Parts: sequence; C-alpha cells; structure tokens
Amino acid sequence: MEAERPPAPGPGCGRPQLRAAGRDPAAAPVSVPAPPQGPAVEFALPQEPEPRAADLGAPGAGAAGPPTPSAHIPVPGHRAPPGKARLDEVMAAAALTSLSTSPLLLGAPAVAFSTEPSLEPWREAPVRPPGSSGDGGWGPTSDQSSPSTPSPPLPPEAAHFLFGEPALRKRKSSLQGLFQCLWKRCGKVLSSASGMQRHIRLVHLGRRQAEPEQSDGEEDFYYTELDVGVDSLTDGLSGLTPGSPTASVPPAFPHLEPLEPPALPSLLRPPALPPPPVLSSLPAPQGCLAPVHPEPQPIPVRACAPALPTKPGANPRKPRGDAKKCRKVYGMDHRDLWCTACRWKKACQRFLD
DNA sequence: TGTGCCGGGGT
DNA sequence: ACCCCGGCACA
Ligand SMILES: [Zn+2]
Repeated sequence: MEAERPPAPGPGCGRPQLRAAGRDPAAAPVSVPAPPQGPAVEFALPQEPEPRAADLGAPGAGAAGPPTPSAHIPVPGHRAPPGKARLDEVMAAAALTSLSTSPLLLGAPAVAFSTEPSLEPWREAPVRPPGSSGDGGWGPTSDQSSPSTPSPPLPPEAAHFLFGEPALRKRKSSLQGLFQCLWKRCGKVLSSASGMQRHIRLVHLGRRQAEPEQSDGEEDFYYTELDVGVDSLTDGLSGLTPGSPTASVPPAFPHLEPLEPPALPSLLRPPALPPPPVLSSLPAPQGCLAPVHPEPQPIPVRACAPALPTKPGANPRKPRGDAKKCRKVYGMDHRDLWCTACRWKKACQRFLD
C-alpha cells in the first residue's frame, strides 16, 4: 500500500516526464528569424535540422539513446553541418515539411509522407470548439502564437531525455468505426469495439475484466456498431467534438447515417429514460437468449447472433488510422511538441485520421 | 516490436 | 480540470 518507488532516478529528474521545464522565452536559445513569407503557423522548422541528431543517435531507437557526452546546444539558423545528412535529418525535415507546408513543396524528399492526398487537416483547423480546452492541438505549452516565436529545438532538454529515459513502454491502438453504448442513460461512444465491450462489461454488466471464459457476447447486445469510412469517420469526429452548436440535440452525435445507404438501423436513441439499470444481481445469460436483465436496453441490433466477431463476408478487423501521430512525427524525445492529447495518451487531435 | 488511445486513476 | 499510465488491439 505504501508507495514503493523503487529506484528513484534521482533529484532533478524525478520522473521521466520531464515536462518542458526549461522553456524560457527569454533564455530560449532559439530565435529563428521569422519567415519572410510565413503566413503563420510553422512552428519554425528550421530549414535544416540541427546537429542535434548526433545526440539523439538513432531515430527509431526506442531504447534510450546512447548518452552522448557533450550535448552541444544546437544553434538555430545554423546550417546543417557540412558533411553528412543523417537519416534523422531527412526524416525530421520531411515530416516537418509535410506538416507545415502546403503541397507547394513537392520537390522535397518528403514524398514519403506526402503519400496522403490531403493532410494537414489540423492546419486548417476550421472548427475548434472554443468551449474545449484551448489546447486543441497546437500550443503544447502555452506560448507559441506568433509566427516568429516557434518552438525551440529543445536544447538541453535533449540531454535530459537521454538520461531520464522514460523507460520502455508499449501500447496499441485501434481505430475506425464507432460504437455506441445502448445502455439506457449511457450512450457513450467509443471508437473501438473492444473498448466498448470492456466498457459494457465493466460498467454496465459489472463483470470482471479478467474473465477468462469466452465472452458470452452479451456485451454485443448493448452497443451498436457504426460502420463508417475513413472520410466519414473524420467527419463524424468533427461533429463529435464537444461544442457543436449545431443540432438541437447536444447529446448523441450528429448525423452519420446519411452516409450509409441502408443498413444502419435506428441507432442513437435519445435516452430520456429513467435511471440506469441496476447491476446488482447478475443472472447468467444464456447464449443467444437476450439478456435477462431487470431492465434491458432498447434492444440491440444484432438480436440473436453467434455473438462473436465472426463476420464471414465482412472484415471484422478494424484497420487503424494510418496517419502518423505526434509520437511518430516528433519522436519520443520531443514529447513537448506533441499535442496535449498525445501526451496524455489520448486520441491525437493534431493529426486527425 | 512499436504504436494509438480507451478507460481509469491521481492531483 | 489537468495530468498520467495500465493495458489492449492493432500494425
Ligand atoms: Zn497528437
């Protein structure tokens, strides 16, 4: 019960989080001359990557990079070192280029990333729910508003990163498709079926997460799946964002059915029901029989099915978004540049799918 | 093996 | 509200 913080890294670097502690605007060693034609945005991606690459070592090095001694502070505006262009540089440049520039730069080596027909949706950031956190996607820390005040190349921080490695971790993800909980007053919408199942199992069915037995599939009865394409998905998400003045129904989300011809049942049922069901006594469900809960839900869609993602003709798999997110774009060593959502391991808000 | 992120916990 | 991480599905 007591905190057994085993090996404290040491004073100064209590956690690997290493927030952008040293971000002094004044001391900021970065002063990239505002781009003459830069309309805005562009968090200053220097024409050339800093020599910092040397310190970072391998780009994909998940593990802590080699603690290269002498972390020389990168000089902004400093031209690339005459000699070699490291993969890191190219990558960074490419990523950044594709990010902050329009299709104007086609000759760049960023072709690797420009495979996407239309990116940088965030750039346009047409609708940013004001009610929501001002973070949205950009403005990681707080400053960064003027075009001439881009983000620093993280000078000394880089060193910290190397030393205070956050150790390794692992996670996964899934995307594409929306799932709405049909539970009376819930109506929660998740983007992953598994998540929804878990949600229902734990929250509504009050079931143990570690239930070795095969899932009875009961969860399937309480949520509906919304099949949507990537495009529509993005659209849906847009409207999904809180703060959508449109529509007179704040809850539930907007449209999404019109996208699909037929097939979509009447989902999204404005709850407006009494209290949620009680999850006290849990009668054992019987295979396909509809759950015998005291207060069943508005009847699920797939009434009596094998209850299992065993979809013969369809692809049960939900391909994840391919868009590179902050983590990949900036790398673990630039977490400060990630959007807040990414930093918190939430759905990226900067690089939408 | 690494990534994206839900859900839940801490403050 | 902000922040973070366990753990999972996916690539
Ligand atoms: Zn992000």
